[in-house]
Amino acid sequence: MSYKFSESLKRNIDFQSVYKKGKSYANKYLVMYVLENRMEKNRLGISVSKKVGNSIVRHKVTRLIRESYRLHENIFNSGLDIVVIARSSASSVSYWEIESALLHLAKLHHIIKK
RNA sequence: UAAGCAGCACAGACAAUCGCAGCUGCAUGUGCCGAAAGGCCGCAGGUGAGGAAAGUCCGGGCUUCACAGGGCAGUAUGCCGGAUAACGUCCGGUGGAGGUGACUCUAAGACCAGUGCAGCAGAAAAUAACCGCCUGAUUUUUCAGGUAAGGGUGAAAAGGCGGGGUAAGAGCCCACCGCUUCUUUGGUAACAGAGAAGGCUGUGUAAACUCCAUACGAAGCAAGACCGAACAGAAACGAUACAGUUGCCCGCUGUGUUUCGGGUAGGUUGCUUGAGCCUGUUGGUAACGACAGGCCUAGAUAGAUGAUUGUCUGAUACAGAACCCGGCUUACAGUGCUGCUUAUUAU
RNA sequence: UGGGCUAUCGCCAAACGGUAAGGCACCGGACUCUGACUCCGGCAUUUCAAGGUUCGAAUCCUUGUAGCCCAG
Repeated sequence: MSYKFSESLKRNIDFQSVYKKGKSYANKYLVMYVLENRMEKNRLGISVSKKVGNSIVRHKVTRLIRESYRLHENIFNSGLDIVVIARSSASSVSYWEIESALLHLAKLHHIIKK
């Protein structure tokens, strides 16, 4: 998977460093960790636990988060490692709610361009 | 019309916009990244999850390792015949169980090879005598013997029922049924039918050990193959530069260069043309096979199918390929079709 | 993705196919002026679930569910 301006976060070490050093905000459906990575591009990691549901549900949630990030990729600041974790209440939710939750968390982090 | 039985098919469709991953064709800069292997960048077209992709319960392919040959152990299977690459699967049949029926279910070899177990209750759970019945003795409640018809217990009680017989009884004898053995007929066989004989030597349990027959080497694509920074190692080269080994020389060791082979991170491959799918003819009761023609139909690698809008609608379930096939099991909203059974009504 | 293990009371757990031990906790009582200690009594009703074998299953067989571990 590739994005226009971003990459995906792959290695476990990167995830752990974001969890340890980054800041986090949360709302009803999602949790977001953000850490500056001294690169030009953003790196996005999505994590959906087994508690959320079976493989179909987890895959669906992953796609919704990725799609809502992709459609608003240009308004995010660059040079960030972002990890989005889906909570179990996100299992049966439409695209619009995921999108608004993602943008709400981005505002709390102040990582949206003005 | 109602209630059922068996089998098969489908698993939202269409359009527009944005987006993802392979493939094919065209284009292709002495472009970019990298040590190398290799990767990336443009345009167009077409393709892109299931009936269970699931559980991982069986079997096989494929790969690596082991292996002269055989046996033991271990595990699995277990009526008969067939299908198949193979199977614990499937098909056809036999016996048994259930249902009025269509039909469904069935781990269904051997307790006359041996060992074990059968709690409680009961006289007794396999070398049957507690009560009872009968005979004899004793004479007034006991002893000796005969006896499996009756009693109650238990999941299970010593072939069943009727008659004869007897002191009382008993397959002790007889008829019918059951059982065992033999003969014969049909069937490839399991087995079924018929006839004769034996008087019946004896419970259940092998999803208890076991016996018999058959099968099985082990591990798994994170298998394995190739390229290969780092790093441990070996060899060669050295005018001698530096450091160490005793102050110096020789010698030795390390740093150095080259080569070799091993190989981590990483990358490439394995990877999708296959016991493949569709149509027709044909062999077979069927599972399945043969022939002819046509088709190419996902291949990701932190993991591709999504989002929005509109129209239709009853539109909603269970659910996501990860090396590949054949099965089994489990989950599941509904819709349609075919054949059959039973009941009721009408003709 | 592949391989392996476990499940019994609120917790820790035992159990030859024949009544589901025991400890802690909890509840009631005794002792004490009161509490603790101690003593006595009580506490499993679908042994993770569903089928099967058996006269009889926590135990044997099959299928599932949940949890845990190993291989990066």
